[in-house]
Amino acid sequence: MGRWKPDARGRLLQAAIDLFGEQGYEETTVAQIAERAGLTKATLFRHFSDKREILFQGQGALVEAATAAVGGAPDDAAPFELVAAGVTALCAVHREDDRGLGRRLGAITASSAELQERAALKRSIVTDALFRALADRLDDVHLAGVLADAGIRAYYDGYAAWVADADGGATLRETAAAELRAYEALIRP
Amino acid sequence: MGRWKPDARGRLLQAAIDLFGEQGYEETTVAQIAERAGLTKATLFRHFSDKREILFQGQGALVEAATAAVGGAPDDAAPFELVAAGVTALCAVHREDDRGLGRRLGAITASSAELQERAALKRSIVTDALFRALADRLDDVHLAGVLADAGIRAYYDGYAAWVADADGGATLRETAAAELRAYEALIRP
DNA sequence: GTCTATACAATGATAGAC
DNA sequence: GTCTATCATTGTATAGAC
Repeated sequence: MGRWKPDARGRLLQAAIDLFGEQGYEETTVAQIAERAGLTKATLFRHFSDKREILFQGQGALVEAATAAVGGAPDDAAPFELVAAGVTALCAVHREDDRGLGRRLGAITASSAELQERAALKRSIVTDALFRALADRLDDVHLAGVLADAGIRAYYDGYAAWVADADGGATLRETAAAELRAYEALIRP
Repeated sequence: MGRWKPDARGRLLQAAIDLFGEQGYEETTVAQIAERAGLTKATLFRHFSDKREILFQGQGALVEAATAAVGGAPDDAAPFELVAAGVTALCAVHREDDRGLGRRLGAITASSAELQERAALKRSIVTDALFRALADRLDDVHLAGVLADAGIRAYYDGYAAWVADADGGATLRETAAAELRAYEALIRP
């Protein structure tokens, strides 16, 4: 311990977000990011499998949260209670006090086709995890599909609304739950 | 005219599919593809914006087909008839007699994370196009979202079933329509 | 067991000639 | 529209330093 400065990942993430904000994503090289973090390119690739992944690490946690929440719901939970549990767990992964990070990440992602592609992949992975967990409990793949899609829509649209909100407005849990209620009215389980 | 061999795009696509099948996607370089098509790497990139795009060109046609079908449906069409029109139009983009191409493409895509990422992006783009077209007609973003997601699920799952079918089985239109009916029973517009 | 150094292959962009 | 040529960047691989 103490042989290297601590929190290399955190420093890389911070350097990346700063540089992307200053110069744009495509204009920033991984060598620049590594340099600002006091590391080398090779070390950066030890922490992140590729350049896009610097901004999208959180996805593993989302899959696990949704899967565990749906799988661990009470035996007598109604179909829609299962999705609600999953969506609530997804929201709980984020820090309720940090809209700023979401705003910055959103702006950077919107600026690059490469990042939108990664974002689409992440969304599909989380959707599939929720779908599998629901199908496991419901034994009805079509119902599981409709519920998973609605839950993910509620989560993403709720996230967008939460990020766009002035600070101090509704919590992420609340904005996502409001979206989910609108979808609940349209589905008959 | 006649200064170059015709159908460069078609030759590139054929060469790519053949080589990917023989050697695998990641093991095949764009230089090899261009060479087999009798062209150079630089020319390949004039026809396709990147290596992944060689396999995923069809997407522009899907967006236009779905948008036009939903937008052009009768004024008194019920919400579910709008989705059905969109899904039918998506199916019509494919040749009903060529399951083999879909099978080959599916196998190649499954073999590479890079291609799965592009596939996820394409699905999200088509979903969004269908969503916008439906929202335009329905004036209800939540209903449009649920219907778009269900329609895209029916299309993709129907496509998978059609491709997996022995030749001579149900048409793509039929397998997708069967999926769509299952979703219709779960949604109240 | 994490970091550095270096060399390397492949993608994709660019400029100019035919 | 295609070719040649050159180039920067990503991402991998290897061997070694602390």
